[in-house]
Amino acid sequence: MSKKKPSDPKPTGTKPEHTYSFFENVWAVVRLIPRGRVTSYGAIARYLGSGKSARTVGYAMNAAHGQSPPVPAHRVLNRNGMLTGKHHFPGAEVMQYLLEKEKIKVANDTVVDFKRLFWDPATEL
DNA sequence: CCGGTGACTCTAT
DNA sequence: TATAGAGCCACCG
Repeated sequence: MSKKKPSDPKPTGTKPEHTYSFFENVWAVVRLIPRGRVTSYGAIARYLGSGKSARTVGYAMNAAHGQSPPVPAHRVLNRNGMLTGKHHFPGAEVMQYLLEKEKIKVANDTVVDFKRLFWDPATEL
């Protein structure tokens, strides 16, 4: 009783929740990617406000493994639509397999009609 | 606090 | 058109 209420809507910033990091933000956007669509690291980085932090987005994908809900990292490609991160999957063929399951055609480790399937968060959202 | 790293992107030669 | 180098941001030890 003497202490503050359990509600305490204003902890005066003494206990900042670092749970929401740049990574969490990236994962959230990737999970918003509709099935059968793809996007690029730069597009996500740009949507988050840092158009030049594309590398950090890829780094976040590296930590996306085992996250819950799962992050469809196979829908994130580089600017060329190439499966640059396929080597980081449990199997180099897994990424392409997942994309084909979404009706996405892949040739030479590159998504066909990438521009057409491109999903830009800054435009769609 | 400082340095290294990385699933990127752009520009120059 | 292809290859090489630099920039840039965020996380980790």
